[in-house]
Amino acid sequence: MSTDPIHSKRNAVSRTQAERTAISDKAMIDAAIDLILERGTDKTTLQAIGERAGYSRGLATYRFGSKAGLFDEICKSIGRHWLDYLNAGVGEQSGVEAMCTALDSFFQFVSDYPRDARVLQILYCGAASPAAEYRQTSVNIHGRQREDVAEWVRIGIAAGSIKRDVDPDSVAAQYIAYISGMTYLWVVDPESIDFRKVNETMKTHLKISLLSDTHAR
Amino acid sequence: MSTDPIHSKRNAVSRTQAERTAISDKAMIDAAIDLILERGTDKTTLQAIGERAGYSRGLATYRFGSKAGLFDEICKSIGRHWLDYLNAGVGEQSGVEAMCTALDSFFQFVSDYPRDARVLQILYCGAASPAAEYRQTSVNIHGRQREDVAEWVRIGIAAGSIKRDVDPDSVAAQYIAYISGMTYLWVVDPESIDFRKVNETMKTHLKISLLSDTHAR
DNA sequence: ACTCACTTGCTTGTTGACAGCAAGTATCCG
DNA sequence: CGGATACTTGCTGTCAACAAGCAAGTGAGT
Repeated sequence: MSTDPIHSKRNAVSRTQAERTAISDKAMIDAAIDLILERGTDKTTLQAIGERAGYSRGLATYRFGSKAGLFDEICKSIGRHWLDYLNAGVGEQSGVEAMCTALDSFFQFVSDYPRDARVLQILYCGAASPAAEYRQTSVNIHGRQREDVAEWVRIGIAAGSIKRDVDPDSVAAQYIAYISGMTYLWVVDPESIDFRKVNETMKTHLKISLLSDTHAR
Repeated sequence: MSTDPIHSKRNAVSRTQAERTAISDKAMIDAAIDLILERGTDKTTLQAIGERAGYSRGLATYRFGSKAGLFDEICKSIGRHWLDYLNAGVGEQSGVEAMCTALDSFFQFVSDYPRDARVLQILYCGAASPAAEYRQTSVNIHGRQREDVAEWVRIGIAAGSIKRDVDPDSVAAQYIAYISGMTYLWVVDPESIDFRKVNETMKTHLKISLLSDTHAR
């Protein structure tokens, strides 16, 4: 090594190859997020991404292979952020308790990281197109979340806190559909919705509909 | 006039100007729907639309002004179809009854006109992009539906069939979010969801959560 | 009924922008 | 040094949008 890591980082010269890619990757993903928020996916060009990140017009293509490849990467990156955030909030909870906490985390995430939330939803929307190269990423993330929720419900039923006659998979699908739909409505027209209030309503309804009579609050 | 209207229509020649545009408009919208289902909006070109409709590559641009203009038109066209279908089903109903009937109509529409439902959802998704020219169309349609649902709830409260302490606007937003989210999940991965079953679950939960004690089924 | 000026539907030529690729240059590292 | 890796530049085919033109339809005056 020519210089120690601490020096090399601030000397603006002589970086490790791995450092260089890490830096340019992050710069390009940040630039892409900015541009998507400004112009949407269609009008965001790979050239603009590379140049705003401080590189050439060609780097984004070179690194991510294609526009879809870059979007897929952003999708996975923000998706991880959201899932981590969610897990941190819910922890070891289960049943209706976990579902309500997750709704709080959902609202909190949208409030704390509106940029990430918006971009993620915009990219999910892009995955609705039949030939979308990163459709599978959306399917995977949504599927995993659905499975998590279904598991919470099963645990709740086993523990007796949730009514015995509900179908975990259907409840999970309904729950995820609500989250997905709310995010869409919020992205398209934030003014029209009192996000907090609707979320509270949803929590109330979940409790009324799912909690078994012996556990009703 | 060279020939009477009946003749002119079937002689394959000498159509009225208005007829000509009506025919080519419909042909292009149909072609566009086909292509969007095959390739998605991004990979659908105005050239391909014009040519599949049996015209030149330039007609779609000429007629609709731009790609976004055409998509907006399709959005409005299918949106009308859906709203008409919905109104026909719900009729003069209100309260929870209307909400449940509308869910049945929703499921029926998706079953009867999967192509229209898919394309509409794909276009709605396109409206999530910040610079989307037809975003307002999505906002309008969703806003109107939300308002309709809120009104059903208000009537239900006034009639005493719905609990007095629910917020009509929040319930409506939650309801529309569910429909929007379900459609998205269905478009992205139809296999993963038992649409009918989830809808039944939703109806059950609506009744449990909203019906006042005196009206509980 | 005929004509001719005008309107409207539609096509073709062109331009600028973009994604993707391939070949090149710069930087790093053993 | 010399190989490998990060990055840039030159190029091609495709597309949306526009503009200029051609053809079919229309309607007022005769």
